Order: sequence, then C-alpha cells, then structure tokens
Amino acid sequence: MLKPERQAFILHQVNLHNQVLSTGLSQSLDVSEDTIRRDLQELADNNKLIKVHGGALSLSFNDSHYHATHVYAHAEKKLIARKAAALIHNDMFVLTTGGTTLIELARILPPSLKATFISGSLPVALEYTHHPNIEVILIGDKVSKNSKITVGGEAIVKIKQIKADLCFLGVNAIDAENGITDNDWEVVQVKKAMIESAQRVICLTIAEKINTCQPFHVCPARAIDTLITELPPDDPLLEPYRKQGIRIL
Amino acid sequence: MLKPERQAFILHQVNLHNQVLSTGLSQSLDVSEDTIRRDLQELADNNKLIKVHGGALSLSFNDSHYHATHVYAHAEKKLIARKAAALIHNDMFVLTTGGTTLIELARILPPSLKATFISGSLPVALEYTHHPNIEVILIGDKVSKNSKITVGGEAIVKIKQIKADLCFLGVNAIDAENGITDNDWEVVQVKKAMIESAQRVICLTIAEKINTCQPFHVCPARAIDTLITELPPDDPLLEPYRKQGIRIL
DNA sequence: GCTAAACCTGCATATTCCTGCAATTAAAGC
DNA sequence: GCTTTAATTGCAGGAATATGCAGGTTTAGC
Repeated sequence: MLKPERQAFILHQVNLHNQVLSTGLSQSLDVSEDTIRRDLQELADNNKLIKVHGGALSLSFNDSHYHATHVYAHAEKKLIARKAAALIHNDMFVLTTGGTTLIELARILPPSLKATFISGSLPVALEYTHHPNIEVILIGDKVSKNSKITVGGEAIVKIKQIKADLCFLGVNAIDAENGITDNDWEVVQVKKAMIESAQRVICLTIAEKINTCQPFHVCPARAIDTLITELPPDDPLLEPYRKQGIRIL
Repeated sequence: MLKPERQAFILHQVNLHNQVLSTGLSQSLDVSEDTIRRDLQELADNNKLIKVHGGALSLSFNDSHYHATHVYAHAEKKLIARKAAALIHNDMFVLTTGGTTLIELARILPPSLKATFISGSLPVALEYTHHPNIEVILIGDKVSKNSKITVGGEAIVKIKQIKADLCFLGVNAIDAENGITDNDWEVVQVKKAMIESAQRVICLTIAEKINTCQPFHVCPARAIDTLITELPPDDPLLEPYRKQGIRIL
C-alpha cells in the first residue's frame, strides 16, 4: 500500500469516527506505530486533522451528514459490527442488506481484507468503495426511497444467480416463534432471495428488536445460522434461539 | 513493445486498479524500473496520473473525495445544472452518468418534477432518492472505486435495453476534433452505451475542460445534441461546436 | 508522585529516485 | 536498401525517501 493511500485511509477513518488511535491504525494497516505517528504528523501539518496524544481527532465535528443525523444505538451497532467482521475472511463472497448496522460493519472492515461484497444498498456500497482491497458488486433495479436499497424482480433474479459464502442480514424484528419479519413487502422479497443464495446466514440486530414482530414474514428463525447482538452470548434473552440450534455471538 | 503501447497499458492498469507499483510494472512489462519511472513521470507531466513514491495513483485519487463538502468550481456547476434542469419535463426517462455536476443537477430538480432517472452512479442515485416524485432505477454491476459508478458487461447490457428520452453526460474532456474523451476505459464503455440508448444526448462540462483531451475516446463531438457550459451560448470558445451543429446552452 | 503508554530523536537499512552516459533501437532521409 | 539522426533504453553511482528500531523523554491517568 502506497503512502498517500494509507494517509487517505487514515483521513477517512478520522472523519468517520471523529477520532483514531495510533495503536489501532498500526494494527489494521500493518505498519509500525512510528509510521502512523509520522503520517498523523504530516496530515496535521496540512491541516487535515488534529493530532493528539495517542492518536488524532477530526477537524470538524459537524461536517458529515452521517454524524449530523445521529444514529440510534450507535455504540451497540459498533459492537455488533465488530463481532460480525471477525467472521469474514479473505476471498469470501459476502451478500449484505442495508441498514445502519451494515454501514457500521463496512466502516470497520480492516483495509487488508480482500473480499467481494455484493449489496443492493446504496449507502453501504458507497462505504465499501473506500476500502482498497474490497470488490463491490451492486445489485441493480428500482431504488426504494425509504431504505435506499434496490428492490424488484431484476434484483431478485440477480441475487438468485449468486452463490455467496456469507449473508449478513440486518433485521427489523425477530421472534423465536414467528422468525424474522419486516415492514416492507419489497425489501422482504430481496432478503428472502439473499438467504437462499448464501451458504451461511448471519443475523445482525440490536437486542431491542429481539422478540418483536412486523407484518411481513421473511424466514423462520432456524433458517439462520448465526445471530449477533450487542449482548453477551449467554444472555438469557437469547436462550430460545440457541435452543433452535442457532449459533449466538 | 513500443513506448506508446506500454504507456497505454500502464494507464489502463492504473485506471483499473487505482494504483500501480513501479516494481510490478517493471516485471510484467519486462523493462527496467528506470523506464517505468520515466513513463510514469511523462504520464504525470501530461496529467494522466499522479506519480508517488513507489508507483502511481489514478487521477481520480484525491483525499478530498472524503471531504464531500468542497466541490471544485461549484458556482459554475450550479449554473450548468440550472440550464440542464430546464430540459427535463414530466414523464421523461432520463439516463445520467456520475460526477459532481450531475449531483448538482439532482439537487436542484424541482420537487414537482415527476420523471424516471436511470443511473449507475451511487452518489447521484442517492441524491435522486430525496425527491418525492422521481423514480430511480439503478444500473447494477461492479462498482468502480474511482468514479463510484457501476461498470462492466452487465451494466452495459442493461443500459442497451433502455430507450431513454435524454442522456445527461458529465464529461471529462471535450475537443472539437477528438470529440469526447475520458481517462477510465471502463467508464468510457458505459458512456458509449448510454449515448446509444438515448434520443438526445446533452453534454455538461465546465469551460475549463473544453478543448482538452484524455486517453480514451467516447464519441465524436457531433454525436451529441446539446452542450451546456457555464459560459453564455455565444462565447467564441464554443464556436467550433456550434459549427458542427451542436446546440449550445 | 508513580507508572505505563505514547512520544521524539537519531540512526540503520532498504527502497526508490535522479543524473549522466553509453549502447541500442526506431525513424527519417536519400 | 542503406545511412544518418533522433529517440529510447539500461546501467552505474550517488541522493533522497520511507520505514523500523533503540534509547531516553514526556504525557496522561491514577
């Protein structure tokens, strides 16, 4: 990785998260901390960020539209994203839905990860493009304005032509009896297709949505392989799902 | 292998992968690193790529695209967008490319406009979704990290199935003799398909790009119907284009 | 104040870059 | 087709850049 690329990545990270740690960057970029320190110093000299003891801060705390509109349960979603990221390995094909949790996942993927991500979500796909070694495939069709994902017959046909290793499913509601449910008919069709096209389905959801229900049925709970929440895996709230043979992380 | 051939290959590589290493090119082209370095230097002098220590980066690499806030020649692009918006009427089907000028156009569309926009550009499509009466169709395929648009065979096939009323083409370089040219081979393929699939082609460009040239050919100047710049229509700079029968706005 | 982490300085090393030059190769002119 | 001319290329040497490491110093948090 060339130096300007590395610095661009650092800048992207600092603008996303408002702060970065030298140690973290050193690990994810696989260079010494001294190099990171020198990069931060250089970027600070050019007024791209503010260098502080231990890392750096973003220049403006209020520039990005993402941070301007506050994300609900941000800390929880970050934690979920971290657990999910650990499941992705090099050369995998990964299907993902949309949603803020998936955006968070896209943001914390290590720059060294070399994989192919397939999604119909505009914001999530845009986030993937910032990673140097990730190939992004966008599913085309009509764009649903609410969810900013593509929906429709074309999209579903395309998804069904794929055989992915993993599918990360951001869910709206999950319940041990009714399984996964959603409130948008068209989005449900897309999710169904994604579940069919992946070897393993991983569900991402904040605990608040567990044991809730929405009008449209996506799939029974046991159709998923793994469930990731911000709770510790042995939390009693998750017990009914473990009983159905779902792996809990 | 002759020098122009070699440089074309380098340019193709850098636009494809965003980045090339001197060592890698030296091996794959079987010439000394000095030769590669001289090539890179020469290409950089002609503004075809950005030379950095150890290799080169594609032109579209700039750390400023992480700061979406500052757009080059913003006032000019707004003016162009206003002229372009006047051409769109209700119930039209409109194909558009990517680029900051097209984002500007998307932003100023009147909320009452009821039309269908088809694009492969992620940022532009996202902008369309903010409009209540606009239907957005996204072209799917591999996402080019440089331009944030989808490129590839699938995308081209889909575009060719469309018959649109208008095509708004954000251009990188236009010249009365060489016509429209661009610096990314894959993007050129998409633009060509869009031109074919539209009844009228409208070119949007800031005056700075007029009478400039890039490595890859898109179409001759007379293949477009309308040219929109921030200049008044009777500016002498535009005279050669008017002579070719292009409508100037 | 104490401690651990982060920092800075200087240095060693490995690349990469540049300059000049000679050898080769392509192109132009006859 | 052959000669002349210009351009291109590779190489040698020294300069510049990038990075990591050792050590002593500063900082932040307790």
